[in-house]
Amino acid sequence: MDEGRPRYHHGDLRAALLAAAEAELTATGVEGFSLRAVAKRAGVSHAAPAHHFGDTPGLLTALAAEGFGRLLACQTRRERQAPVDPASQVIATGLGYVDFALSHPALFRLMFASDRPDHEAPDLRAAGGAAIGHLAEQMAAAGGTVRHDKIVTPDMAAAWAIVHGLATLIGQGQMASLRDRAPDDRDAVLAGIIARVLPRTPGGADPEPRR
Amino acid sequence: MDEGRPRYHHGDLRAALLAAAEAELTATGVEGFSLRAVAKRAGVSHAAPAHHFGDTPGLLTALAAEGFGRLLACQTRRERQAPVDPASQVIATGLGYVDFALSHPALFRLMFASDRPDHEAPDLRAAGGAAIGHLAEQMAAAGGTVRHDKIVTPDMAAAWAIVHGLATLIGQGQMASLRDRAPDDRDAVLAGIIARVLPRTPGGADPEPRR
DNA sequence: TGTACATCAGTGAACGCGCGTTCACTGATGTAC
DNA sequence: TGTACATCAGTGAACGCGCGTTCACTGATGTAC
Repeated sequence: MDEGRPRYHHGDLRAALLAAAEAELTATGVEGFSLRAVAKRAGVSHAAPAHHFGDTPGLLTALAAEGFGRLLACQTRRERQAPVDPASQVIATGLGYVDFALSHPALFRLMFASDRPDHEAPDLRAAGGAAIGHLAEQMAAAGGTVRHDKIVTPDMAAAWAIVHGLATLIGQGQMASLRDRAPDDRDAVLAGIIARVLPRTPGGADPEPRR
Repeated sequence: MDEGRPRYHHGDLRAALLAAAEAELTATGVEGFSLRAVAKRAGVSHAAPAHHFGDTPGLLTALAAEGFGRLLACQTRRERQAPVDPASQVIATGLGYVDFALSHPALFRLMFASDRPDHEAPDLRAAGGAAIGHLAEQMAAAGGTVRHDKIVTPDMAAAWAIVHGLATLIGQGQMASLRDRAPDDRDAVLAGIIARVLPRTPGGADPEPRR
């Protein structure tokens, strides 16, 4: 396949630039991010990215959208490993959300705490809506009240906030003692915390014992 | 006091620069923040800030530290307005935390989601520790298990995460329907959500009715 | 009260740098016939 | 199967801009005597 030989046409520069952008983001942070550095990292002239993404916000918007796709994938991966009862499932969704933030802290920050991507872009909105909408569906399945029409119910706000708060704080190293625990141990603690905000069905037991 | 007349020495340029920096932060965001723009906004030559803050990270570090002081003040203001029982008090602390994030979204982001301040600087660490430590004390008073020696307990992680998650998501406009409610109405919803994570004392009732 | 002097705060010109953007170009690819 | 040509992807030099930093300076303030 002529792997080693440099070719004039890259083949899949778009994907290569996204990968380079993520690496650059991890190395430099959102705030120092530049298109030139990404092009250099991808081994390409600094004018090349314009053909695929237009400008810096365009590249960051595409990267953020890809991030939301991976956030959703992290959620569903966890769900597959969990018991099938609705409470376990929504807890798994939350653990997947935290997984993503811990594995990709810079990307997570780009997606949720940066003005540089265009958050109104249809692709990004759709990807974000899919990931968060999935959490809402899981919460609804666990007995929560979750209306979709732009109204955030207490059940949904509680679930999203607890999961997002944990993901943000742990991902940023603000809860180092929790971050550095063995994964299984950490997951048990996180599951117990997430369980606190789940709706308790009238006749049912708590989804997780308290203390 | 010769107010209108421009003087060579400013009087309190340090404070004026901090105010200008906050305004600039609100207008431009952390990512486009520059020392020259701050100096221009304060009506001073662009080399002047160096006398007070050294460089850009120095200024942003001071601003973030001031932010934590105000975060703490928002917490205690709410506590003074709340009933004195421990559960009401810790909920008030949380509401104050959210108040701060809603009133100063750009500053909140600087404090928690930016690499530009030097988060290892003693002043900033102290200010941050005071604000978060206060939340921990309130949680402990409400019956939570909260050790201070760098260990985050589930009680503390839950309280911090729910409050931080709400503050972050609402402050960024991700929960617009909640943000745009009448303040009293919003507070009632938030109080109910925060109450979900409070420890339930063995013989005691829930601090807040569910649903 | 007055004078001399050190210190401090702020000025403004100059610098070098990395950035995004533009543009004429060139090499590769795909398609029509 | 071969040829011509349009289209596309990537190059590299050039540009103007705002940035942080440096530096000799100057105006104001405070203090010693």
